[in-house]
Amino acid sequence: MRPHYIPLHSMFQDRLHSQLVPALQLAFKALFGHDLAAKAITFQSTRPEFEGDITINVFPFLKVSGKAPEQTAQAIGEFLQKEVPVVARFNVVKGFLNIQISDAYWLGFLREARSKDILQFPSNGRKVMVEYASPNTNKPLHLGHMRNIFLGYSVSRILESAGNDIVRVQVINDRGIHICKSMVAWRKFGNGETPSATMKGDKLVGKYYVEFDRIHKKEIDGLIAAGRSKEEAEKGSPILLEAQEMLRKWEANDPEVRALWERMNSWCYAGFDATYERAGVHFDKNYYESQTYLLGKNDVLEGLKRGVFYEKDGAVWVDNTPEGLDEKVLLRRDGTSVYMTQDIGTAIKRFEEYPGLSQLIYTVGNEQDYHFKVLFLILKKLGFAWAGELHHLSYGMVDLPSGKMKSREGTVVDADDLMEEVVTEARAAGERLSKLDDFSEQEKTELFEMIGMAALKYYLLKVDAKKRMLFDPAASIDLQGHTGPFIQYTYARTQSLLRKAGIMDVWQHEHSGAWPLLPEERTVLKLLHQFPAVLNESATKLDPSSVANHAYELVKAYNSFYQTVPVMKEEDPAKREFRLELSSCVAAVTRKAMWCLGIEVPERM
RNA sequence: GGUCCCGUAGCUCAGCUGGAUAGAGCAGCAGCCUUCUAAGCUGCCGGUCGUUGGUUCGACUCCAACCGGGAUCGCCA
Repeated sequence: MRPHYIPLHSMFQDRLHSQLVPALQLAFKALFGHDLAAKAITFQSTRPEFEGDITINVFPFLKVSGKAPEQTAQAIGEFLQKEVPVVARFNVVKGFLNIQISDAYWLGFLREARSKDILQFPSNGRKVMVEYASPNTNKPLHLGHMRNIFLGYSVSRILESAGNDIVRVQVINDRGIHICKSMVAWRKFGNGETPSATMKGDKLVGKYYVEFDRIHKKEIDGLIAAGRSKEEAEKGSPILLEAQEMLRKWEANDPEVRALWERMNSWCYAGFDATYERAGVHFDKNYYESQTYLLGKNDVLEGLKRGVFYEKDGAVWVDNTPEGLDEKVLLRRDGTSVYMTQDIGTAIKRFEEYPGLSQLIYTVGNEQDYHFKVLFLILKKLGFAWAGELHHLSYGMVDLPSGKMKSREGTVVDADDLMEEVVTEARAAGERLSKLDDFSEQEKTELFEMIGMAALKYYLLKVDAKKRMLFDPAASIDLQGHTGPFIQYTYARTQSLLRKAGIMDVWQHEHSGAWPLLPEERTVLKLLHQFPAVLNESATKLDPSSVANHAYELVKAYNSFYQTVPVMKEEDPAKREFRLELSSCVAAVTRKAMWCLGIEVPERM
């Protein structure tokens, strides 16, 4: 059961609906002598080809009304028009009652929306931890990490806008055999190489990880050629044995190994920091596996004592077969932990460190769906009240046009290269349009950075997170159509208008109602009106794509308005000011929606 | 084999708790800049919503089976 982040009635859309529901109930009582449950009423947006704002489908009520669809809708429509002030008029098409909401209502809404940030919900008193990165320190970040990071960061901002207090964390897998592999290779073949301007620390460590793999494979081939079985060869390779020996020394706190480990990890962190900075994300706290990998053992033993787990062949197991899952080892026969054990301990530790924590969200790929299902179930079995507030924000893998990304085959897209590429492309496009001749080099650099990153982030966020997606490099640097830069462009347009108009803080002219709202204005107003509900939906579903797609709908509608309706060129000052107010509200909502996606918007472009 | 996810236009994706002739973008075609930023706007072209059944007044949406794609089920991390 996920919480509603704000009371429903404080969202404009629901507030409007709540004016209609009691009236509908009265209508049914008066017209058909029927007590209509509020739940039975659903509203939908009127399709653009018909006149109206809200549509009620009367098909479900035909039994109650005992009349044909048209007559039923007509009767209800007449009742509503007479009884509800915001209902301006209505029309009936087949079984659909299309209701037109009064201009006065929309103008009132705009005025209210202008006076505050309609996408910032009041605090709900909840603290939510979002884990949205979990890199290994033996290789650089790639495209898959980018989806993870942008997704989790966006969700954290969406939740923040929805009134939650957020703790952003990453967990760094800084120990284990994989790091030792890089360390062994560097010690043997590195000749003291250190990070440089042309070789970031994470790239350097990754280079030796690859080098290890190369030697390892060569040794395996050699052993097989010498008559060993494949399995023997894989386990008996000298360089692998060396890495395992290094891991043992690390666990025994060998000073030399620890020093090398510290040194190479610090290179890696410096590299990650640069990547994160360019990506525009930050963390409130880092969890290091080297400090948490022993956690969980005592909790498992405690669970064993209480009969939550059981012992078999000297190992500790949990039986999840009653829940349709499998049995799972939690402590090996030699008493050591498995990954699950650590995760149990780490979750417990986090709730101890943050006593007021309401929810914990793990942003991790869907290949770990099963792992988290088991983890959450175990914590529930251990009796933690917060176990129900754990959430796996699962996302699909990113494929390339050439197929799956495989590090072994060198088909991974490096995160730094990717960001560099989109920014370069943004620059090329910007120079081509040459609208920015008065910009300094510095200003241009900042702008193109903003645009390129918007292209990349929006491309990754507009797709439903849980779905596997295709990364098309050409499409990701596209600046037209359903893209981040298109949204930025529209924002820049609004700013251009508002600059020309000067800052307007007050309505100087009353809207007399003498002129009706234009269809283009209405469309934009309705999309603005829906935004809080969309944000709430995104927050509830932990899904940025709703906000992303709605932002696109909004700016598309605004562009259409902009292209056909004069604003500054409008001679009637009341109309001009109204359209500027509308533009200003579109700008504010667009900026906030993009903020929720971790994307900045420019004043000009 | 068990469990889970996905299958909508040539390509990439939207389609809310079932509701009106299934929507965008890209690609293709045709228009629109002496006037508020053409990174834009307008129109055209393009779909038996994987298949077959079922539930319903009504199914892209719910259920079942099947086909196709993917993930996962270690005393690995």
